[in-house]
Amino acid sequence: MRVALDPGPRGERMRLRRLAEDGTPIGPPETVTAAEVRALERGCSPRWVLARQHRYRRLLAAGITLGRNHDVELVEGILVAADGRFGEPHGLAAAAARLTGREPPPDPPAPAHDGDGLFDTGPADELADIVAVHAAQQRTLARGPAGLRLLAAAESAGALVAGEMHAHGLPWRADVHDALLTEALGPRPVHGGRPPKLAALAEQVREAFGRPVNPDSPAELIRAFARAGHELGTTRSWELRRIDHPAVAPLLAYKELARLHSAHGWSWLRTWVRDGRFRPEFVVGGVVTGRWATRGGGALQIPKAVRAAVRADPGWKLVVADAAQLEPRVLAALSGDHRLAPGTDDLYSALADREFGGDRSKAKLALLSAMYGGTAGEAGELVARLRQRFPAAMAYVDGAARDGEAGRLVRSHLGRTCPPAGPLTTAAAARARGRFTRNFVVQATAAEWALVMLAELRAALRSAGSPAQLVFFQHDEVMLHVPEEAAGEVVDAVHAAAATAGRRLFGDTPVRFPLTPRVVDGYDER
DNA sequence: TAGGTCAGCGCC
DNA sequence: AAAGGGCGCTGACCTA
Repeated sequence: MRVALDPGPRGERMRLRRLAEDGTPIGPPETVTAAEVRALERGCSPRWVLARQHRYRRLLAAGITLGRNHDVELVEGILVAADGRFGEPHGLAAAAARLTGREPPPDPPAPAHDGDGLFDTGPADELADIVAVHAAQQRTLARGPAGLRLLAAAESAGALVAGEMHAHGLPWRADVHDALLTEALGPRPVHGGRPPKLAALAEQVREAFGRPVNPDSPAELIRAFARAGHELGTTRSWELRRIDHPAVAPLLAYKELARLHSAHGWSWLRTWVRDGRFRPEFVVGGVVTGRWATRGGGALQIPKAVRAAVRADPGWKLVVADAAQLEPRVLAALSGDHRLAPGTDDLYSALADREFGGDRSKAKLALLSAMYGGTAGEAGELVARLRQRFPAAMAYVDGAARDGEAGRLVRSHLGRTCPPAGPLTTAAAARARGRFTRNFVVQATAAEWALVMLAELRAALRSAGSPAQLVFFQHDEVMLHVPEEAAGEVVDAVHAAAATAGRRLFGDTPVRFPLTPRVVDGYDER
């Protein structure tokens, strides 16, 4: 059974309507309490049809967790794009308007950060729209390829995972973070200004130039180096490293520490960590390829330098699992060029031994360039060698690139469709579009594998009654916070979820998708 | 003062 | 040596 559920603007009077699988109502609208929703979930665990990702926050706040769902707005986004109308509004109101031939209103702006989501004011009564749009989506999905149905289910499950990750929060030790900042930067300045070690490096830069230069200002640096006889195009660190000048060493050191201070320093800590938890908002499908985005705190760019602050609570462990070389494996499965991904754990080493004289870095560069469209320098020659040895794999990405250059759309394995091209009036624009579509087919399919894996993992843990909490997800890596005694079964569940995801996407492909969990106290531990 | 863009760099 | 895909965030800098 399916149940359309509208938690309403406050969450105290929830409204629902029971539906058949195809979305046809099989009962009248009902007004229910949170306890009644929990009882329904316990009793027959229906697939809950919700308007949008954000709605689950309110349910969680009311003590309700759901097993399975259908997220109307996420699914609408996928269907609109699949229809070649990427970018058209896909909010519930717009979808309902299209059904009745009315002009779709623009999507409302994303809700502001509001803690537990209780202040989000949506339309007063969305239940009728949810029911109608869901039924139309079920008709469309039933007509379409099976992959799209799997994608709709996985994307929807993502909304549940994302809501729960936000609710659990990533365990974050402010004291550990503060200690490593103090170690790197010196004591926190009480009245603002640069921390001592940054100030000292800025002074060394000034001395090297013999005049005041703001090391934070690219324009000033370029002028200062020009006066010293070094013409720079940019002040990127790799470019600075090539020139011989006494300011370079302190400047590079300054840049590295300044980055830590500004992006993940004390101000970040005060803004984003509360009561030992970092709670970014995960935006399902926030990236065109289907990768998730986050809002708040730059959660997908936690630098290695501060990962020691992510620590399990006493008596708990972190289970950190990342997929090894996911994208080349996805390419091997997509293209059927299975020799590209032999049954070894390190695909780059295996490739290096067979094709690149044991040079792993060459093998890695070759594969990445094949998927990104890199041609410059050594990459062009390495990709040419790949093209000779793995014609099917290369034909797959080359075909996607040609489609892009010609202005055609490309799709992921399950059917996520790329956005349309802008005007391809120059050869450079066409090539850039080709690099985008070349990468899209691989990145988007890798995102699908990760999404299905995440959904499988959540479902397995939930049905086992595991106390493990999903707390972080970053493209091809997932983290759980688990009571120590439950870590073993979580490790097993991780392996199983990876294997299941591979099968659900690619059937009985010989390509393996190893997802290797490590049980640790801190995120910095290998 | 408030808003935009750019450069730069962190992550995958 | 320094190029090729996807992002978010910061400070500098510019404009309204």
